[in-house]
Formats: sequence, structure tokens, C-alpha cells
Amino acid sequence: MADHRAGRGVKRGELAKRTGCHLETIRYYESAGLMPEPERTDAGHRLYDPEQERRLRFILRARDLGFTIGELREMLCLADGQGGSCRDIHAMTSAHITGIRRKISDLRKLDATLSRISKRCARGDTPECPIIDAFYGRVS
Amino acid sequence: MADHRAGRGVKRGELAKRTGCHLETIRYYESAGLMPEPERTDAGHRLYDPEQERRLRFILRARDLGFTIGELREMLCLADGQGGSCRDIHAMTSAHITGIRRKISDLRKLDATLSRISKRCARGDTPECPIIDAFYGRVS
DNA sequence: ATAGGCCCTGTAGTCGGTACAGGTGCAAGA
DNA sequence: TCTTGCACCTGTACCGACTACAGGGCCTAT
Repeated sequence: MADHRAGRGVKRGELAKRTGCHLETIRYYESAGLMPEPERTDAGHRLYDPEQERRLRFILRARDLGFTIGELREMLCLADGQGGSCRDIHAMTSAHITGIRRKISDLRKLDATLSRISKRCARGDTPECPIIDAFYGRVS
Repeated sequence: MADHRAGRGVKRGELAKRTGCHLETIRYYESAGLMPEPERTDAGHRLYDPEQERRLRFILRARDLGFTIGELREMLCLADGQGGSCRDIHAMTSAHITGIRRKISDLRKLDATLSRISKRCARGDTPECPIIDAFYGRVS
């Protein structure tokens, strides 16, 4: 083992494998300011310590929960203790939940409309179709 | 009126105003192959006839209903009578409805998870926050 | 010696638009 | 007649959240 720092962390590929994150996404999160610039081996390879692995898992979990990169940046800033309080985090989360509920409501309306339109369709062999007509506004 | 073709249609700005579509979006739909290349005035300005206006409304309605540009291209191809049947349209719409329902289901799970996590939060003044802890995986 | 594998960098492509720079033509007001 | 302003033209860059790939470097094993 040529590099004396190699014992101190894992490289990008290993981190990706451990977290299930795409290899390139880690580099993207670094450029996006979510992940810190990690230490490097003599060959210039990134070395991640357990704290950085936890941070990546945090990011992945929050992304899974639908937070945007911008929200994450803000949240990580608060989590890092840069002047934020538990109250602030709660406010962000509440706003996010509100957004999710609005999306659900929109999609339900979509579902209802499309289902209604689709039900009129006879699934015939002709090109004439009541769904198309509905999109053209020729029927309600 | 210098242009003898001007009576035959409306220009891009007018079409945008009529349909509520963003001016540039019309050009984008043309480049995306959804809208046909319209006639031009002598000055090179696009001129849309009523049929093209109907087509744009079709596109906007379908986009509103969550269809992607790719799906729309396919649907318009069928609507134009290029070998598709009513049955095909119905199949596409059904697939789309299925997708919407899956999205709704995903978002409901998100809502439940976030609401559960958020409820634990005391909204305190300290940086310590159970929401952050949950994201870090330190609690369920 | 060389082949393979991992890593590095920078850049381009995806989707569905939006925005803007720089240019043209046309009509109305001073 | 000049000029001001508007609508339109083209091409290109930007957004978010990645993903993919070209063209290298370095290390290990055979």
C-alpha cells in the first residue's frame, strides 16, 4: 500500500457502493456544495471518513423524501449549527409537507379527469377517439 | 397592411395571448416537432391558422394533464391518423393514469413519513432537532 | 511489459421550458 | 422626415438534478 492515508477512509467507488449512490452523483454533490471537499490520497483520489459517509446518507435520505438541493443546502447549514434552530427545521419541513399535499391534490384531480375521459372510450379500431376529442376541447 | 397574407392567420404573440401559452414555448413546441412549421409573412413572421391554434390547445391541455412531450408526440401522431386506433390512445391514457396513481401513492408515503418525523419536533430554540436526527438515521 | 481497473478532470446531454442578446421590419408620433 | 417603440426573428445559454463519456493518470497483477 503506497499511500499512508489510505487507511483513513474510503474512496469514491467504495462510498458509492456502500450508500447505493451513483458514483458521479457524489462528485456532483461536492460541486453543489452539499458534500465537503474530502481529503485526497497522494494520487489525488478522494478519501471519505465516516462523518462524510453519514452526511451523504443524510443527503440521500432527504432527497428520497423529496427535498430539493436548495432546501438541502439550507437544511445542512442548519444541521451544521450555522445559526439555525430546531424551529427553523420544523418550519422547512412543514412547508415541504404542504407542497407534497398540494401535489397529491393536483394529481388526484388529474386522475379523476383522465379516468372520466378514458371511460367514454370504446377502444375501437377506428382513429376516431373520444379521448382525442376531449383533448381538442370538442367535448367537456 | 403591407402583407397580403396577414389576414389569413395570427402571429406568435397573438396566439400566445389567446391560448395563455408562453411566447417562447410555441417556438419550443415547433422545434420539438409538436407544432408544424407555420406559414410566414413576407417579413418572416409566423402565421397560425385556426387548425394550428386547435393543435396548440390540444398540446397545452394534454401537458396540463401531465403527458410528457414524448407521449404527446406519439398521441398527436395517432390523432393525425398516422396508423393509430382509438384502442392505442386508450392504452396510452391508461398507462398514464397508472403512472399518476403510482406518484400519488409515493407522495402519500412521503407525507406520512415526514408528518411522523415532524410531529416529534419540539420546535425549540436549540440546534438539536429530532428531524435532523431522523435524517441522519439516528432514530427510526 | 502490459493489461485491467479504479480514479481524475472537464464537458455534454437529458426534459421542458425560459430568458436574453443582437438584429430586422413596420407603423405612428413629433 | 426622423425617430421611437414595438413585435418579431434567430441562436444560444440557463435552470435542476443528475448521468455519461472522453481522455488522461496511477497502481497492481500477470
